[in-house]
Amino acid sequence: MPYWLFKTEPGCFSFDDLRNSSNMIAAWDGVRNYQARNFLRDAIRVGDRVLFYHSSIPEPAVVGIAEVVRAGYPDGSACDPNGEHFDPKASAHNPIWYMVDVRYGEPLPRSVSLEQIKNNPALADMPLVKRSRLSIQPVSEDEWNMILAMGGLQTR
DNA sequence: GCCAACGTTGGC
DNA sequence: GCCAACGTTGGC
Repeated sequence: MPYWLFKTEPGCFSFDDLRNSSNMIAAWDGVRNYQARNFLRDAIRVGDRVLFYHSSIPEPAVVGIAEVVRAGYPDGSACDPNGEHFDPKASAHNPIWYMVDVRYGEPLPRSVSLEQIKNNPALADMPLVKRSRLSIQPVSEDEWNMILAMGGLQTR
């Protein structure tokens, strides 16, 4: 079962926002990076698990887990001329950008900070550590288990 | 707020 | 298709 890490600025969309969403499900829209788009469109499947990461705050951290409940489909926000994520090159025929739906899972009893992740040699290969700005990134099973353990969750 | 990393754009 | 300029991300 593949695992992923999704980054978000909590001031924009936080883990609590996901919990408070209708049915605790939200569309992960607005991704405008081709590598991340390719994951959303081609690789992410229903049932995949997601580490929910808060970025651009004093202590960036993985704060919880979520689950994919709908695989990649066209991101309509690219076609809204008044929206923040409008892309004039996108159309119904050629959507360009994709999104998935995720459902709130559970918070980590202890958030796992970027600093902790960087200090753990077992996590040195994560794109997060390599200073990639990639907002959707794959996570290995070992990395998933390690971060859940660090956060005080039994592997699940 | 700074700035390094890095992705994108566009002239040639 | 190269690469300089530019824009964005995100840690600090």
